[in-house]
Amino acid sequence: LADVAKLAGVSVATASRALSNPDLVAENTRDAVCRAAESVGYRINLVARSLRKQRSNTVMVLVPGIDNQFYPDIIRGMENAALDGGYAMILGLTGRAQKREKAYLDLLDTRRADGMLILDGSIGKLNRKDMRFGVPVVQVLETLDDSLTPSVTVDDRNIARMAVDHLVKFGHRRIAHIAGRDGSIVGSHRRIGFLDAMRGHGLVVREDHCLPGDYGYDGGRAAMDKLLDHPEPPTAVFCANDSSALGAMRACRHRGLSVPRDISIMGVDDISDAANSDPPLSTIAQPREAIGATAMEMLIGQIEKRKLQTHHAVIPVNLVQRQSTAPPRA
Amino acid sequence: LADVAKLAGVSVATASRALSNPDLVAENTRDAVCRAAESVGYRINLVARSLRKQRSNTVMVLVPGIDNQFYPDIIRGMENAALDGGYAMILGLTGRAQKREKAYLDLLDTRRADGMLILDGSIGKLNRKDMRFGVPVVQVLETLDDSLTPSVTVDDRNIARMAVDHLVKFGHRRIAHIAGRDGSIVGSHRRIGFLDAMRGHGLVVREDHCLPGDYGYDGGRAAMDKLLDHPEPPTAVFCANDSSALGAMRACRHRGLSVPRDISIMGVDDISDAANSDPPLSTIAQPREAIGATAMEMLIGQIEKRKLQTHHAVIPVNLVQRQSTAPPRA
DNA sequence: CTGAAAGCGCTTACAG
DNA sequence: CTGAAAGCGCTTACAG
Repeated sequence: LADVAKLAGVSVATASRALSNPDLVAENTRDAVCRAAESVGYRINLVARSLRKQRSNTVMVLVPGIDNQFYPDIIRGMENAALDGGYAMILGLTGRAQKREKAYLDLLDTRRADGMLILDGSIGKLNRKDMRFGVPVVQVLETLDDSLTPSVTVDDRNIARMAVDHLVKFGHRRIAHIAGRDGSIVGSHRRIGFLDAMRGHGLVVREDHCLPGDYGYDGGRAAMDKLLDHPEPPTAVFCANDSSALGAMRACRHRGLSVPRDISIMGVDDISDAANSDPPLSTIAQPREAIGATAMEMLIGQIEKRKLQTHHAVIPVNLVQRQSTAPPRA
Repeated sequence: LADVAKLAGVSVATASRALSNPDLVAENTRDAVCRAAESVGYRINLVARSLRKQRSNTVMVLVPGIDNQFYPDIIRGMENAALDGGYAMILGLTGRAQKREKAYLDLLDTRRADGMLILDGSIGKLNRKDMRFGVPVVQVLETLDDSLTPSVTVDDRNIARMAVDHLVKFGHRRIAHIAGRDGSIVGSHRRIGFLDAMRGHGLVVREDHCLPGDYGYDGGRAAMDKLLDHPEPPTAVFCANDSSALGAMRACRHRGLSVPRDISIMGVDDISDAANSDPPLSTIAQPREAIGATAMEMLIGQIEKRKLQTHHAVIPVNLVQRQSTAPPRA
């Protein structure tokens, strides 16, 4: 910058203003500075600016992992919004491990990140207390009902209701549920929503028709095996997510049962495998990229407008009917 | 830091040393400073340190995308190594788009990142010229043979050879190849390796048995359809990656052909879907996390030891035989 | 509209 | 072993 100023024959103060606040400076000086900057190939040093402005234009994103088909789209949405807003993103993969969560909360402090997006609901209030006071945060998807932190979520209870309605409309009455991982906020919302919706239709759910899963292929497969061993197996199964639904379909196929002729199966998420499975999976799609973008925009808004009031955005979802659901066998 | 120094009754210089270079300071002063730091909850401001040391302890990672089952593991490996080495990672999703590549190369400059990992081979030398002079770079996987940039890769020609050997050992002679996206460095290496290996076994490859794909499910499926329409269809197919192999299997199933009874299929990568497909896919596994970790370690080594000499690490791979390959029909 | 000066929070020669 | 001072590269009141 000093070089630029010298070349343009102005002070560094003016050079700085010409580049960062063009309207504070006369048109011809501005042009001179810009030309000078161009000719020396000036690139602003954002770390110096960060130190001076006490603002790093960096946000931290804490996500359990990216090795599935769900988070990457969310992160892409965040990334786009961050780039558009002039922020860089430090990605923290927590693996839901205390140790790594701590490590990243630490980075948040020492790198003076301006805000944080949390996709890992297990980061408790305990850790939050350790954080630099007042850093804007928005919680994504895994959010407790009574949370005061701004959030962007989907309505997981309603998702379950949509699935149940879809199956009931086909005439199913004996509907089972393969739930998410134990302790999962999202999973418990979906399970509760499932039970509520069934009750709403005047249908009873036998306790052994509502099994825990692990959001994974293997868990879905194992749970489905149990369901099929049942003396009165269900005619339809609502799985907490697509991966476990895919595993459940596999269990059916393995026993020579046809989906959807013998049994209907539904998932949630609409990951890319859902469209490619055999048969293609009926599911409830969440607009993942929009979720990520919305969250990032909310965070940046909070950082820049200092409007710290709690706001909970709920993103709408939609049912994607494919070939894994049909009326039950007569 | 000033507060800490005051509380400990020393100068900020000493406080800084006590915290960052403990051996430069007397034991009791060191203890006093540490206690003071503890009691005020001191957290170093890394942006100030970065400005002073002209070193940001940040690296940029440029990756085409993370919405597949391949890159996430690599990134996890990088992430671990970065955290261990005290570096933060800024993830840049290029989508192989010039515009975004430019945007991130810009961030590299202005954020004063200490180095960069490039997983996107399409970032040409042209762009590289725009970069701050001398920033350490290591190129991962998508690397031209004659590149002077340090790199970590696998031997893609050898991967193809391993696949061909595996199929030939079963007795296959009419082996086809579904290649990667046109213009892909990795894909062309695998195709060349395939042709070389076939020639080495004295086998001829008909031109229409070596088809382009797109590394995707749909491309694999489409290419397989063409292969099956052929008057002399192959008895085995080596696909450039698992996704296209999964698509190819689907095409077979759709025509009522059995894998591996009617036709053998192989992929490369060992993504998680490969183990869960029906039948489970024989493939060649790349130690993705190790690739990522190695690349990050090389980069950090380069940054810190200033050893800028070119080094090309080649990570070994291994064949995973599952149920999609078998001897051809008599 | 422009410049001189202070300061963001560290680290590190240089003296002592 | 410790301290005073300079400086990393910016931005921004404050004067003019």
